[in-house]
Amino acid sequence: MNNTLILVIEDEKTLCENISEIIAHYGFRVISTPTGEEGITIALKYAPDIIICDIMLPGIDGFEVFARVKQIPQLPPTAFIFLTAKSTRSDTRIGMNMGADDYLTKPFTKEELINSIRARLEKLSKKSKHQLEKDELIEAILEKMTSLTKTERKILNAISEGYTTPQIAKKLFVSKKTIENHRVNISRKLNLSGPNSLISFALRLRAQHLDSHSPVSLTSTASN
Amino acid sequence: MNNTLILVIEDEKTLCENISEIIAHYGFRVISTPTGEEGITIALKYAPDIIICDIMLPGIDGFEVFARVKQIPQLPPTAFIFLTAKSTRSDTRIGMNMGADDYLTKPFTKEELINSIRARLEKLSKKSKHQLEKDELIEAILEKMTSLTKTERKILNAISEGYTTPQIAKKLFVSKKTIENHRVNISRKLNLSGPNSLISFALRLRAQHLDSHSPVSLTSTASN
DNA sequence: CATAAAATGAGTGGATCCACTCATTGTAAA
DNA sequence: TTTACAATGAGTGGATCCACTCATTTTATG
Repeated sequence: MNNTLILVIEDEKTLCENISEIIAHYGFRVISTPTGEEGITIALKYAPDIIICDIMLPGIDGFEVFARVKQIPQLPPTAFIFLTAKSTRSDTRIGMNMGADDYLTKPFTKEELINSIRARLEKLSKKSKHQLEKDELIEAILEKMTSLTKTERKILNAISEGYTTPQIAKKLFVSKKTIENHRVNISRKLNLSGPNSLISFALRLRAQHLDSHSPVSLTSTASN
Repeated sequence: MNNTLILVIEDEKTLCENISEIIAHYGFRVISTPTGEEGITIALKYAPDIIICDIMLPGIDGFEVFARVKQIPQLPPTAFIFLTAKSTRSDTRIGMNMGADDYLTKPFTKEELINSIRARLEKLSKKSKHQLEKDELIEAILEKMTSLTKTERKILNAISEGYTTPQIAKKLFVSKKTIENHRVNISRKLNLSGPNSLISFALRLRAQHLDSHSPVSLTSTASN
């Protein structure tokens, strides 16, 4: 069950298809495009884990693609692998000096390609060991939160943002008593008890939410 | 004022000296050694930001050095740059597939060296942009906390661990009223007001404390 | 339509938090 | 030794949080 997404930006049709085929064969999801412009919009939309990009492209070149993609702050850490026909030294160095993660000089074998991908994935995933624990924590939290209703989630979200009961009541145009009742229901569903336990939970939730790129959507979640 | 430390592992004396000289000339601190074994012990002791390592070494080779260094969990993120005389494709690929960050094929110019170093430093430092904001936040928190006394810090620490006022009172063998008074004093010193504001602060403090390597010592701080 | 679930609100009570004042004791520094 | 601050504790009062029960209205969902 591999959820890795790889974006291939390669103008030469047969090569592009070959690469995509190899990647797909090894169980990764893949999107491809022949132009840098489209590559950037795809990257913004799908947030791929790895971008494999040729340097020679019609329109903007690979270096430009790299620079623009790296300027997008909301993208999670993304590995960037350059493809280059010119194996001239200066050309390959430019890419690495810009901050690329690897480059392959054409022609390359499918082993070289897949090993490069795997190495970069490995490097991405082991960035921090306690990130895994955090992810598990988020999983557990989300699991619990599935039992919450729409309004309850809205209130929990408000709590995590620091609002008190009377403030939330004003915000939602309902009575303080209603909010209190909701708080009790939320605490019940989350197996919380004791003073400040709900506030602690909400703040921890917010902390997790802030420094992870996981979609911990408190506001929407569109169920119920 | 550059505090970057670079470790050079190169067996060939003149080359090693040249590299060290270049690095030092550009304002970085540098340590060098001709053997891989010593390189590993140095890495463990000084935690360099970058390791530049030849592949051909007497005793254990560069690949082995890389593998062993990466197994040390207490090391912060370290960039690894390989040096290789053989510009054969397979040899250079091995290093990258192991997870190296860059490699330079000998002979290389001083510009190539220094640009590679700078690129990897850049990549290391901007790994997380909001890490800087977090550091600033910690700075601000610590600044405020200098005005707290020993017992006040102890109480704040207990709050951040989830203890309530009566629990803290029992823990410290004092009356609830005393803890309440301390809480008020703490809130005053930290310019906090409103319900739960102190709890929010304490939990945020704890969150910062947990996922940063900064020594935000709540318990000691040994002043007052 | 009928049943279930969600949303709203009130009553009561207890525990905790926050804010102000006041007082006593000890300790450290001027 | 006086002065300043830390630590301790009490009194009072208000606001908020937590927990339980009960009731009404709306909204899905079958």
